[in-house]
Amino acid sequence: MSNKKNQANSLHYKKSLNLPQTDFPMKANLTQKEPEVMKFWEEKKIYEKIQEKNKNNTHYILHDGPPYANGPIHIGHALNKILKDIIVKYKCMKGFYSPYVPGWDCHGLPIEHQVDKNLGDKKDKVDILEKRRLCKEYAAQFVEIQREEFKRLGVFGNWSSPYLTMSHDYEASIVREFAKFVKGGYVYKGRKPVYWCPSCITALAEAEVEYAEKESPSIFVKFRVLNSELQDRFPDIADKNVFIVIWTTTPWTLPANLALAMHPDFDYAAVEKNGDVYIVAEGRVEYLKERAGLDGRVLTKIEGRKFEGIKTLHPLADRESRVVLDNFVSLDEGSGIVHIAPGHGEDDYKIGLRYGLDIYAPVDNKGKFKFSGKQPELSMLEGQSVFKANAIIIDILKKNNALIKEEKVIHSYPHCWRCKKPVIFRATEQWFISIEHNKLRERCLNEIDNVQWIPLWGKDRIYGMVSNRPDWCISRQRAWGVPITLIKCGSCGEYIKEDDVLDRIIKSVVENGADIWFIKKADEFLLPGYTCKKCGGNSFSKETDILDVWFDSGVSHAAVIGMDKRLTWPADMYLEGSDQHRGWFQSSLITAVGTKGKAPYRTVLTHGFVVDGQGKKMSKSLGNVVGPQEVIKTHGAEILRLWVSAEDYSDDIKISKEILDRLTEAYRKIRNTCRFLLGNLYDFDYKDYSSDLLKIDRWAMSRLQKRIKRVTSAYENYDFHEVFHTLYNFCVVDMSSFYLDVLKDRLYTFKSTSVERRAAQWVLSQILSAMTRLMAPVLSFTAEEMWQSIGHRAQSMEQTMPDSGESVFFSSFPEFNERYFDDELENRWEDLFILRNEVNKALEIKRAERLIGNSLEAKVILYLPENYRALLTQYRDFLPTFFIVSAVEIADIRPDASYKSSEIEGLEVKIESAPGAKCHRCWNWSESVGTFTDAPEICERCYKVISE
RNA sequence: GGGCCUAUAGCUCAGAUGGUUAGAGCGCGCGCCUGAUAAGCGCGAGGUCGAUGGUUCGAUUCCACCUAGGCCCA
Repeated sequence: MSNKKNQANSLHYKKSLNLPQTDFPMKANLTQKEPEVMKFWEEKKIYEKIQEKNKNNTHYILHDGPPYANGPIHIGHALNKILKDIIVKYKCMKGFYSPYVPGWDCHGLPIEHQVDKNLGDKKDKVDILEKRRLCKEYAAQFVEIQREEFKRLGVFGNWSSPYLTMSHDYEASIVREFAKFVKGGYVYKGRKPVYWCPSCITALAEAEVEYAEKESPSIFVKFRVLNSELQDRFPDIADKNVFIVIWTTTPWTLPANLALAMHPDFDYAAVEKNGDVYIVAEGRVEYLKERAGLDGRVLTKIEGRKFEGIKTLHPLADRESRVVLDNFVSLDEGSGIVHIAPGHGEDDYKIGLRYGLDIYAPVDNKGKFKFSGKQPELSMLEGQSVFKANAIIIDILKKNNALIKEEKVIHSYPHCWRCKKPVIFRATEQWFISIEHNKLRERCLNEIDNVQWIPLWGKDRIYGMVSNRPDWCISRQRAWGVPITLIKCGSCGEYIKEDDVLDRIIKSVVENGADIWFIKKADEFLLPGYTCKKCGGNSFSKETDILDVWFDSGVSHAAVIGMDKRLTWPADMYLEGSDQHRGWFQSSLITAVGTKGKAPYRTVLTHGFVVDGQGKKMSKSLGNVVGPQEVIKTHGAEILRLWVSAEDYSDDIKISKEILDRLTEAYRKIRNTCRFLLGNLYDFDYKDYSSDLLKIDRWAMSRLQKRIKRVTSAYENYDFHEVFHTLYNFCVVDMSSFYLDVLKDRLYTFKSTSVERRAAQWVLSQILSAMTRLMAPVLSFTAEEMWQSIGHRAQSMEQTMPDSGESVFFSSFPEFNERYFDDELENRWEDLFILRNEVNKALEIKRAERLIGNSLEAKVILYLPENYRALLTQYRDFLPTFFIVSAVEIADIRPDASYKSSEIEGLEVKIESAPGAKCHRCWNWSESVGTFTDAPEICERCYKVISE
């Protein structure tokens, strides 16, 4: 036969095959396709219809933590929102009513700061209402930007009706919740050192402070002990001049020094030098000898507690400073004695309270000394900025012969998170929520026990934090926020806390927003003729501080879950980064326990932070920042979603080019596997062939059920990386490299309507339908695209909505069907797979020797060990299909020149050229090729197919 | 400096109540196929399980300390 005719016949035979057909593109082209799918979701109102479908079912509420509306989203936002979306979509497909109402945190210093920056010189001239208007505009602009960015990730939610902490309703809720705390007696005004930014002129929350390197003076100062004290207490050294040595890096706090703290259990040494005696911790003697030149003889040792109450002379001011005791004193640095200024330090403050010291802070809100005439001897400091005053103070100390040593130190020091300038600790009038009142702390800790924390260590973390946290400082001296809506009597200073007054204010905010507080005068919130219940006074003033933004977001459980008719309280899930143990999880807990006595969430899931490929945190200076926008632009949001699902979020989450490349490959594999399934269903009749399955089909169905089961439990346990790995391995291992490869012969060459081919197609339809739905919460775009291509008949088996197969999200989540579980079959096949691997190795050797190319050119001769004989006899006819070779023979005697297996003891595999000739239709080699005169190029099996 | 957490092949993940040569997939190398084709299949090379000590007959798995990294706090 001529080659030409040969080719013509091959073409003829090829046309008689059932090769896959599909329009579903191999190349995803995600960056273009995704916006189309989004448009489809939007136009068809898919999200709304899901809500409608499930509205009468059990609720599952994932309450969104509001991101701050002051910039485009970063990769951490993307991670967070995609994780939430995966959960919400899974729950929806499981039939839960699971509306997702996104929110934004809109008030606060960062936005105000940005607005100030934009205003430049004008910032001090614009009135507060104008500034608030600008802030609102600024926040609204980023709400808009972020909303589009979140939607672009494929996240489903009520994007047209989100919650905003600056909406009138929300602001009213904040005022209402605050009023509850007032009525409950939690709110008090106190004097307390807080972080204070002299540049921004505001108190800062701990969260608003960041640590950075700073150079400070480092000085050792001596406090002279009063001689009268020595005679009674320490006669040994009574005839000497005795000094207590302290160390500080903030000389400017010395004017406010009121005490010296020693550790009760430490031993203190009396070191004599040049006739004077210096008291320092024994454990610091060596250090001070080197560092401060205190190289004298140790005269005696005295226990710290014996110093309590000893009076010393203040080195700057004309007053005394007493020794107090506290366990916080350490031997890590300094002299083992700490100078105490209760108005300028947290520990100092606590000691001050215990010893009844004044919370003294002679520093004004711009960080300048203000003594108000109380310390005439320090008048040269009056009006000086504290940081500049350091040098002056050091000079005075020198003059007063109180300075032992002066040097510079670079240390970690708190800075303002906005202006980046160093902050000070300063006692000011602030509003607090007492964490002890009404056993609030204890009740919070109890509630922590009632919540499920994922991962489990989150519980220890927040428990520790709540156990140790101080009272909540809720006031801020800023413009952009919700005011502390309290009215003060002008004559007696009492704050009005009556219900009807508070209620009137709330009502006013509901109607007008929080701006009304800045528009109306104090008495306009009161009924005409109102007089102070305490003193009868009739002039009133408004509180001007605003609330900490953590209070705003903290009450979202009341403002959103509690108010929105779509939602139910408490939430089933709060899901945020692990930094929120100190942030939102805690502020939400405290506000909910304080007003409702219960935690606002049943489960709290935390994820780690996104870091670069080396595990380092992202920063502009390192230049390792990966933005979600660029990932979407180059790979598509789907790859970002796949990334979120593939990584174990309980730890830090790495992202890098290599990781994204790997995931892109994985995506293609999943997509192509589905495409192949789809392509082979083009002519399927969608009848039930479940009773016509071959063994290998039953194996595939059993594997599928196992994978469904595994994926389902992975979703239930929020182990999304297991979802990914399970699905992916199913595609690669079970399907692509085995089942689908083996199935090609049956799908392509059998008569299209044969029951064997139909059975295979039935299995493929089951797999495709299940896989599409299993992946939908993660690969939403692709699953939707696939679902449209699957066609109505396939979808119809899985629909839970009467209307249509309009969207994969109207379908139900796959249930595993125990009917197809077959452990025995799977276990038996494990042995077959080991054998198959060995056969492949033998084939590979012969391929290298050029005996074969395509494995169908081979005949496999097996010499089996005893334990394999019985198994293989059963499968004898199936073996060529299983190995994808043309013939298999089981030899009784050991063949020569064979491959000897190292995996299976006693197994030998010999590869020969397959007998007969290659069938031009099915490509198998067979001795029947050439026996049909009217079709000499094809085998018997194909001849029969064609003849019918 | 303190609290919590993490550390298994280039990448993403498994795993072992402590017990023979630590697994998978991808990537990489080599090859096959050209009827999933900007696809598919096979084979192969990669790991002193972060480091060091300790407990133990035996540790990558338990303990301690250290290193690196992350979050929170000072």
